[in-house]
Amino acid sequence: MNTATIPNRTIERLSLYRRLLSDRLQRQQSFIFSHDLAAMVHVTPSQVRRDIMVTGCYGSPTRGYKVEELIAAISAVVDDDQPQNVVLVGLGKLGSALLHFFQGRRANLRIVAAFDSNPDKIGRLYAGIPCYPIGELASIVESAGVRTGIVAVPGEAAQDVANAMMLAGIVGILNFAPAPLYVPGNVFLESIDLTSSLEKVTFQARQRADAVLV
Amino acid sequence: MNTATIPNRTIERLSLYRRLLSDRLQRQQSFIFSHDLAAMVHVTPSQVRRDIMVTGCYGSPTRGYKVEELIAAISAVVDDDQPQNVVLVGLGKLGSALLHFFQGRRANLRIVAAFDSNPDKIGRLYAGIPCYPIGELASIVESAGVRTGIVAVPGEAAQDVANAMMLAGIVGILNFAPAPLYVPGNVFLESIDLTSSLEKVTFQARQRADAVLV
DNA sequence: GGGTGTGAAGCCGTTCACAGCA
DNA sequence: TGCTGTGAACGGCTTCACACCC
Repeated sequence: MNTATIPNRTIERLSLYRRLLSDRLQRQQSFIFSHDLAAMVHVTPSQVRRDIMVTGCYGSPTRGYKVEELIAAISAVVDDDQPQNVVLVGLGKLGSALLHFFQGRRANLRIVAAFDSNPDKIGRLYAGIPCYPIGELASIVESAGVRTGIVAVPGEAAQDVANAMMLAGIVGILNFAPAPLYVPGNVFLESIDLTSSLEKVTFQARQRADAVLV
Repeated sequence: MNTATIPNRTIERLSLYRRLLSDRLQRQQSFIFSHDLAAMVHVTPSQVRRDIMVTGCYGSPTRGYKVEELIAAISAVVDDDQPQNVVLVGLGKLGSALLHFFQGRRANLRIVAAFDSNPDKIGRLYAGIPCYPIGELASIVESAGVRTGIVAVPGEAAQDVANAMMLAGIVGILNFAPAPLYVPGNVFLESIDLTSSLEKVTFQARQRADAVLV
């Protein structure tokens, strides 16, 4: 199956399914139905089956999907053959929280280096990961074959950091800075805008609260 | 304009536009074109104009939109009349980082209380916000008229926290815990799954990196 | 000429519906 | 009976295209 044609959303859900499946596997559950996964991710069973289609994994009408098999099939699509190295720039409160969060969460997705402009932080370990000056970004990215970078700096510095990343050869950026980033088309950018997310939820909460009154 | 019919995505983008517009306003820019906003948010100019339509704000072909006017129009759609109070549960690394991040970021979106199960944290201030025991959630939610809650606890505790929130009357939940949450249809749930986001970016980075080799 | 405003068209992810099967 | 696999239909967000205006 050509992975290039898989919808973005599907990749995201597959990643979710896998984590949930791992939970189930640990609890000795060896089979699962599409409607079961669907309820956990808040999508329809059809959606789940569609998503699973791209993995080429087949289930049985009587028992559903074999959990172990499905995890392997998803991994074959989502993961690379070898572990992927990731770097994180910005060890402020959010950056170090993210570092701790990601650390050890997935075996083949490792943050191998962190960067900060604060001299006091250079050389220290955060969640077991060394902090380097931003000047060493390029050499570390190259030597570790890094393709993915996480931006967790203040908005004013975000574009500079992104530029440095791209110059170093990074082609996927996960941005948490509340600032617009300009990247060329050959670089994938995902911006998680915390403020917008919170505002969206608050807006919807208002709609729900108001609906009750009508 | 009936706010109930506005697409979810539009709300999210409007929130983004507003922040970017505020930046421009501070830099004394008083007019802006749709293509300018579009470039910052990585959407098409048509998309921007469509989004702005729902605000009822009109621009001029020669000068574009009046920044100040547009901010006000967006606020009229996105914001409530009075400031919205929000609570956050879970003052671990991620929770306190989020608290600091959100604190003071928007005037009419205030985190008024934080909650944690750790007795050592109770009574202390985090980013100026007091930490309460989870048992006081209901009373604080009620007295402060809170409709929105942020979940930043470990996955195992997330559903319990969400249940407590909903019981207290919260109808909008922003979840950062890596766990499936079950909520009834009258509650709006937005889950930010950091691991899935990172995996998606890494997947796309691989696609880009591989594409070069082809 | 290069903007905006907007009906109409397009597109892509989602859902339906049903054959196939244990 | 109830689930999977999947072609076909659907729907809603996005884009097009163009009238209108400075």
